[in-house]
Order: sequence, then structure tokens, then C-alpha cells
Amino acid sequence: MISGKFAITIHILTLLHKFPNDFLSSEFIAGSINLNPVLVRKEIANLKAHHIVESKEGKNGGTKLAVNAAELTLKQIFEMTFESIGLGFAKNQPNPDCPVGKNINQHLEALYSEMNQKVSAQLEGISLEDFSNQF
Amino acid sequence: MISGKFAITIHILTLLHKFPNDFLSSEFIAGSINLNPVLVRKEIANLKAHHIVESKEGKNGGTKLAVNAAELTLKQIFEMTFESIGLGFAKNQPNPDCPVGKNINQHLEALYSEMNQKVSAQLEGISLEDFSNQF
DNA sequence: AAATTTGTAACATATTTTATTACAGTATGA
DNA sequence: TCATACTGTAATAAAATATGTTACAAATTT
Repeated sequence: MISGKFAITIHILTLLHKFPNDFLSSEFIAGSINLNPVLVRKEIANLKAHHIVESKEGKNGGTKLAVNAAELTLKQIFEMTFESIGLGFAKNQPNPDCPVGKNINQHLEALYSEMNQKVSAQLEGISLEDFSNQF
Repeated sequence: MISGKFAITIHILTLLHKFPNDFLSSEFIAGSINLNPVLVRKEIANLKAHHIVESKEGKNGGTKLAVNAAELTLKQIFEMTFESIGLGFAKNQPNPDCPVGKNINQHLEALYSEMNQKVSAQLEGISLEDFSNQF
């Protein structure tokens, strides 16, 4: 779940923000995303590990936001689901006997690191509340 | 080849820039990237389609740069290999009967579009020559 | 006690990426 | 002119990754 993780997580959080007084079930959330409920629960497990949401087991259980949506930034969500942005690396270890191969990944990393800073700055300026209130 | 395309292409171009007077074979290039030569030729086909390199078939054939490395920007390479950056979408069509599901992709696209602008601005300021001269 | 839900593991399927094989076509140069 | 060494490309295979499903124990409500 590399490409969908961020999108699914922000979808979940937007729903939780829209229903602040309810514990939403994974099945309900899955119905909005059109995704298997087990995968929703897996993303929720990640959110729980970061103390962003709390869940209640058992009948009428579900999940709700555990933080202030105005204080949760998209940057935090990004970091919980993506780690870092970039344009990728060649899969195999490049040839260490070639001056280019030996250093390419290091230079790509530097480039991507700068990209991350720019993207992070953008995402830091947007709260979950901001995002959710667009709907 | 989503994640590796940019990295492989810039690796190819850096090598071509380092040997401006030679036609480099796909096998030589593949040896530096540690990649199958057929995949190198595929990326070269893409570069040829954009008139960035020229190839010579036959014995002693290979590929060389066809543009000025000082004028080729990483943004152009990005656009030839990645199209756009972003944090992904959920794979399935979200529920159109849910106000959140109905609009989430549109809002994500707007967010990613802004990300792209920032990243493009960064990459536009770096030429292949700049990148290659780091080595 | 019955019903409903989370949490999680195990497994299955689908998709995407990467690698390989094969070979026709082209240029070089002995 | 013939052997050699390349490109170009298609077809296929293998590997890796992402997504989906099933199953069921544990928890909680009514």
C-alpha cells in the first residue's frame, strides 16, 4: 500500500472529522472509500500507533478522532504514511567501480531531500480541518 | 518502471555527459546502472522520442547526447519520466453517494498539483550539467 | 447469551516492475 | 563480402508489491 496509504488515511480522517461524535465502524469507512474493511483497520492501526485516533472494540465500537483537527497537519499525515517523497532510485545497487554509479544515489538523495523540504513546508500549512472543510 | 524511471534516465544522461565524444553502448550503460541492457534501451527510446539523445545502430554504435547539457533541466527529465508527483490515490473509485468519497480525489488532485508546481520550480533551476558536474 | 465490532494472522489474487530471450535490421571493418 | 557488434522491439517470464479475502479470537453492548 505505497501509493494509496496517504489518500486512504486522509479519507479516513476526513470522515472522522465530519462525524466528531460517533465511533465510525471500519465497514462504514470502507464503504466510502470502496475498500476492504480489513485494510481500513490496518490504516487505523497505524493512526492509533501515532495516537491520532482511538478505537472502541465490541458492539457499536469503531474509531474516532483523538486530536484537534485544527492542530493536525497534512505534514504529519504525510510522515505517518509516506515517509518521504522523491523520484525513486534504480532498484539494483549501481556499479561501485564507476564514478557515476558510485555516487548517483547520494546525489539523488540530496535532490529528493530538498524536494521533501518544499513539500513538507506546503503540507505543514494545511490542517486536517482545512482539508475537511473543503467538502 | 515507475519509481526507477527518473533515476535511470538521469543516470544514463550523466554518463552521456561524461563521455561527450563517444557513442556509449546500452551494455556499457547497463553495467554502470547494474540493469538489464534492454531496459536501458527502452529508456533511451524515450529519450530519443524527446530528441534528447541520438543513437547509431550497428557495430560501434551506441548513444550520445543531442542537446546542450547546460540547457536541459531536471524538470524536463522529470516530465519525460514521471509526469507528476503526488501522494497517490485510493485504487478504487470512492463511493459517489458519500459527500467525502464523491470529492476526495478532486481535492487530492488540487493538493498534488500545488506540490508539482513547487517541485517543478526546484527542478527547473538545475541543469543536467549542474547535476553531472557534482560527480 | 446474542450480536456486533475490533485486531490480527494467514493466505490468495492482481498488478506492476524488472529481467530474459530472441531475433530482425543496421553499420563497421578485416 | 562476411563476421562481428550493435540497436530496436516484441514476447514472455519472473519477482516484487499492493490489494483483497477469509477466519477467528477477544472485546463490548444490549
